[in-house]
Amino acid sequence: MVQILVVDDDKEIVNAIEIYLKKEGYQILKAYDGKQALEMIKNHEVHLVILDVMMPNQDGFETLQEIRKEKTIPVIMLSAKSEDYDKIEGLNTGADDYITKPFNPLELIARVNSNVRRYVDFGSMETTKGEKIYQTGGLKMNDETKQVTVDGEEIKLTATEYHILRFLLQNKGKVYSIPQIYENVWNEESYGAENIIAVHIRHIREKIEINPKEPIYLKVIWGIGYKIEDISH
Amino acid sequence: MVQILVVDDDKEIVNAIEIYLKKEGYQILKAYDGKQALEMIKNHEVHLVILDVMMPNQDGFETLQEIRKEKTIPVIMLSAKSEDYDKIEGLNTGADDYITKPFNPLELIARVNSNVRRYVDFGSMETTKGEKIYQTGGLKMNDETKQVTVDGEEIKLTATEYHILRFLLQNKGKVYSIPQIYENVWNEESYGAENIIAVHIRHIREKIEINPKEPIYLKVIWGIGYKIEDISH
DNA sequence: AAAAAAGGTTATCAAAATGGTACAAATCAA
DNA sequence: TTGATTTGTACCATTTTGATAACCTTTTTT
Repeated sequence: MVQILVVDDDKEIVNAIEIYLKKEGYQILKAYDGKQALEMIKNHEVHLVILDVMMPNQDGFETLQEIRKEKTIPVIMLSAKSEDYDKIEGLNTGADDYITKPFNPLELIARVNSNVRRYVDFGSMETTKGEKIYQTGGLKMNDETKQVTVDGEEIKLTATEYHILRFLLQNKGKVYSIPQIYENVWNEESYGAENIIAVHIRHIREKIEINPKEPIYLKVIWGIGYKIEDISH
Repeated sequence: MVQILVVDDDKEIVNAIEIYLKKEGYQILKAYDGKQALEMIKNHEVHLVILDVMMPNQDGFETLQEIRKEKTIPVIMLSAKSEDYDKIEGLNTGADDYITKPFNPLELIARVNSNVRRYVDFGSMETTKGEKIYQTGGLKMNDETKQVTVDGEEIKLTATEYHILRFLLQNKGKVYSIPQIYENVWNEESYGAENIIAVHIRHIREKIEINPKEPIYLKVIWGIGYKIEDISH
């Protein structure tokens, strides 16, 4: 049984989310401001938090930081606007995902499922301060410290490059089309975004590949998409 | 196969939408008011609903709420006016997307595709028909990693070859005519496309068969079509 | 059984699609 | 404002594709 804490000062939204997630088989806890949320987390076993950004008293970011002092459970931020400020701020302070209001119920469910799955899969349930490390061959990514290394040597990626690489590395072996990559990284409809991805792919390759002409990690599947090679030996 | 239910009291619109979406390879179900729509959903496997807001008897929002009591499939609302009221109302009651009439066919298709993709990708698709691994004898296909192996050895197919093989392998044992194969892979009317398939069949054989002259997997049934032999031992 | 017809296979090649690259313009963060 | 990052545009390289046509095989007809 997975318990999810929903935090928003708008009770209607909390109730709507409750309905959707209960149908998916989750147990719901509710809080209407940051303080209540922290209380809840202290006294209950919470596996995932959905956290509104704009709240009275203590806003979402502050609350998120408080949570992060204690726990590494997944936190999904809810934000009324899709402003970049929020995006960056949220993801830098340690949010695992974010959704903009008005939200699409399926997207909510999808993101919750995906984060729960990831969390559970990595066996870092509950107190264990599990490191989020993704790896294939000599390519390592530590999502806590945001460090990426190739054969032990650290490389510097930009934010977008990092997000693309993380998405592919988390799902290493699986092939994703350009729209799929775009939608997962940008949280937006992809429309003629083909070249944008191509450019970022090139930049990533220049940084992680020994010989970008013959990539060993980030490979293309002609006519289908890209993948990170799963190298486990 | 993805089934889409189109609900609008204006039959012309329903038919127009049907034409557009069929071309994209979707199966269409039709209903002309809310009640019929709910019936349809009860009795058929519906993967997405396109729902007009203004309808006699029961309007779109009521219908949407009824649907939401049962299902979490994507619902796209259709509305004659682009008033904000409708948008908010629709999205809060659980619509996943919104299109205003008169709509742009390309936009319709884009939104349908996007919602289906999201729904299917995140595995919340209720059909969950199958594993993504298809196999017969020593021939294996993993549709997530897009890898195809023969007796453990990986082979490289082009996108079209892959799609043809996947179609036949998913339906191993069954025989399909050339037009059937074409229509399933290209989502288009086949018209004098006979030779194209033949050429691809040859390429596939060259790659998956030990001796392409005497194929053991991809067999021809003279005068009828092709099939992938079902080898289960 | 031989000839004719129909159906299937193979080879070649130009056109189209797709991916990669370079660089300029726009945007964003400090 | 400045420098870094991201996005847009244009062009090139490669792979894939579909069209044509000749050539086999199987089936049907005579």
